[in-house]
Amino acid sequence: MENTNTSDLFAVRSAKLQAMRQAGFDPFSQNWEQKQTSLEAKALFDDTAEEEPGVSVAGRILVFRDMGKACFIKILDRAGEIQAYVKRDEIGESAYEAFKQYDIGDIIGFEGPLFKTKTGEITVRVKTMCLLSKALRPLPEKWHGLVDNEAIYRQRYLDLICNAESRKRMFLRSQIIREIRQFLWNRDFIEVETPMLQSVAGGAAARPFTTHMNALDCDFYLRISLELYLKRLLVAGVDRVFELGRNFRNEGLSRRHNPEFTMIELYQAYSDFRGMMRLIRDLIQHLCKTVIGATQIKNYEGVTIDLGGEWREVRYKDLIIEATQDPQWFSRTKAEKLQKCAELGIEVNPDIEDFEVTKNVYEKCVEPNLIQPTFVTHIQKELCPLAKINKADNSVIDVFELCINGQEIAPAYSEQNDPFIQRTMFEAQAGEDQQAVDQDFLKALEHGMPPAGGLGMGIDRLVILLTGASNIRDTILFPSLRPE
RNA sequence: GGGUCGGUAGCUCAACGGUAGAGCAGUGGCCUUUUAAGCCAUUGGUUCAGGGUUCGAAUCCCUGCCGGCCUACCA
Repeated sequence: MENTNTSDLFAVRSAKLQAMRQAGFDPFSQNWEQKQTSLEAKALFDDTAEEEPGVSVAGRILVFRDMGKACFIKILDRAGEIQAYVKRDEIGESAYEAFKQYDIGDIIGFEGPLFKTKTGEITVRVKTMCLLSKALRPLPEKWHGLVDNEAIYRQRYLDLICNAESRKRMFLRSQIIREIRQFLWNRDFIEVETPMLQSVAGGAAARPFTTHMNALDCDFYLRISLELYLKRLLVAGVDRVFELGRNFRNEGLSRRHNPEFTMIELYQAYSDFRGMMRLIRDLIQHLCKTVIGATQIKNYEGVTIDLGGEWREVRYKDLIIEATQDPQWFSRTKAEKLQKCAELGIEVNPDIEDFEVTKNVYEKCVEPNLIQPTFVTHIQKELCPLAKINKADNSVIDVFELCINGQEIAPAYSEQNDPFIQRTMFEAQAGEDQQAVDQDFLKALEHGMPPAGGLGMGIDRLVILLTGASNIRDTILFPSLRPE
């Protein structure tokens, strides 16, 4: 080898690979029968058995503890880690020479009987082994792992190899999604897939991403919500329907926002927001039971959140009055409200609408303090044009927003099914941009949509809650980053 | 978009105006039950990039790039 620089790890490892290939062994053309995961293998060990059971496992080498003529290694597979003891006298001299060319990060398979070491660790006494993939780049340091945030997000594969916490969070997210589906299937919901490419991006008021379809030579939006297509299915007679998938919003990034994020929306005909209240509580408590194994969860600040039992229910107006200490808040003029905001230390753009001033109070003084699960009900109608207006008070709508851990986790409505009111709300919301009104959706409503309860929930934020993560990026494997 | 903090070896971090260093990883040697294994020796750097100040810059200043946090925008 020309390159004698022993600190160029890529070159050193490439040279080892070349030497193997010249000796007639190519690690990249091998495979291995993985008969057990590390976890299954260790479970087979029986102290009282006369014969040590044999296992055959495979994974990535994490640790090398070389003692000359014998060596302990530790590998990582999908279930966890297992230690192996490689002894020259056990595998033979030439195999041991080959083994000495292995590096941390290589993927190997090996088989042999189990035993327990002096210090009590269940270990495979290797009889035969094979290199299945040569790692040409080194892993991060074994003790601290990968710490640099940027590297964690950009090279998630390294993070998942090094950091058990990240692996655990990934598995929890997967289980949460699986259990949500299971819960809804058990209640007779069907799962559907609706368009991500839409000519009108409706159902929410976010800025969409745009893209172009060559075949039709026209621009499309990436969906910002699942709502309008799922309601078309209510019209179609699909009484219990949900979709779990990605939405895209072309807005800022933050600890709580990723431009692409996963939502579940579900609609149940002949239900209403009260029915959704029971359903979401049952669902989240189901997740506590099946995935977390507890109803008490610590958030990243160490505050315990209790998801068990009944949840608090409180009207939006009462929360505002409590926060402003002003029972007359809703009969004040906008100027008086702005004055009060200044006293409370809330910065508000004076050009916004009256109801938006109140919304600012809610978002800055109320929502962050709703740590324990709380249903906020009877919200101002301007905030949700797709919900039914309350019969007793036509300034509010029949909805709740479920807040936990200071964040909105899931809003739910008694869905608006009056096509006239819906058209009026849409047109008012669209303002001058009447293109933004989804005329086909309104046409569908005119065919008749059953009364229904609907609910949306951000999966990423739910995972933040249930795993105690501090950042949405910890719950998304490959979060949005500026390209390198 | 604004504020603020950061970017030093493959990784984790020192050095804070005066010769760029440690641990891990790597390389060579010793060691046949280790647990961040141990012992001896050793390789490795455009200090994110570019400009400036200075006898001298990783260090101070400016610009840019990338990122963290806060904030703004955000049904």
